[in-house]
Amino acid sequence: MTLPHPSADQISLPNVLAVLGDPTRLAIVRYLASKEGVPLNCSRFLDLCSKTNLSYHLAKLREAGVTRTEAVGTSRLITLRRDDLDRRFPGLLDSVIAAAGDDASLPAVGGHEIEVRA
Amino acid sequence: MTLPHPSADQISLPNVLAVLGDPTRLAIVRYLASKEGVPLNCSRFLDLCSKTNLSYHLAKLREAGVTRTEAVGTSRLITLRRDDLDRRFPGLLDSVIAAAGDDASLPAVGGHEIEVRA
DNA sequence: CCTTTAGTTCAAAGGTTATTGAACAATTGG
DNA sequence: CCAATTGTTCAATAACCTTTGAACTAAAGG
Repeated sequence: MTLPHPSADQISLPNVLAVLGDPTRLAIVRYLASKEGVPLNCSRFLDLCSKTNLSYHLAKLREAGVTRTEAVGTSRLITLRRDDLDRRFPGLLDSVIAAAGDDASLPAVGGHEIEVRA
Repeated sequence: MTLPHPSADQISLPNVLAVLGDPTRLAIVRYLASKEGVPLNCSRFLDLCSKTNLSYHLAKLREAGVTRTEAVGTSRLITLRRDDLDRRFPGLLDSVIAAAGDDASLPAVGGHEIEVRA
């Protein structure tokens, strides 16, 4: 049940850029980077778009080699493929994430954190 | 007769990434970077596609704020907007150009250099 | 003035991408 | 087993992108 991922050397630069050139996907990547190391499941991104559409965008990110998706039970854990991207395109991910960091025009992934009641 | 260019702060990250996510345009940018400082006219890129199509791609690059186009006589001089891009998205252009540097899958801008006959 | 050169604009065609709702599959918990 | 949860697939639609040829503009040179 492992989903298809490109190998590191199959990752194409124009493809990665094109995939990141969508506000919804860029917001996903920015959020993944902000929680780096922590695998997140899809539902974390449901503020961005419908479930169906999210499935589509996450597939694009996975097929481009930007993210890794692991099926665990009924949910999928999404992680950034930082190692592969850094090896392949040194500095690219960091500069994209830094540039996206202060971009108010990007949609925000809402706070699903456990709220601490005052 | 000055063509419309976005101001530096109008340059949008998703837009820049999307525009660079096309092999033809990435090849143009890579070539511009390899000749940095030297303004090139459109005809330099005619190996990549038809004249009409080139006009379209160069307009996309200009409208996204990636290049600057200056009309001089009957020709247009194209330059990379490195200062603006570096200010806006530090490191991005460099990492894209470096990554594109060794990408054999990108179309190449042919040698229009003055051939030295043996 | 006429022609060449350099590049644009236009309309049309064809392709790809994004988004949607309805239906589906798979795992988990009662 | 039944229901809920999580996410996918499908078909449809609308929007956008790329590419084309034909017609055009504008400057420069003879």
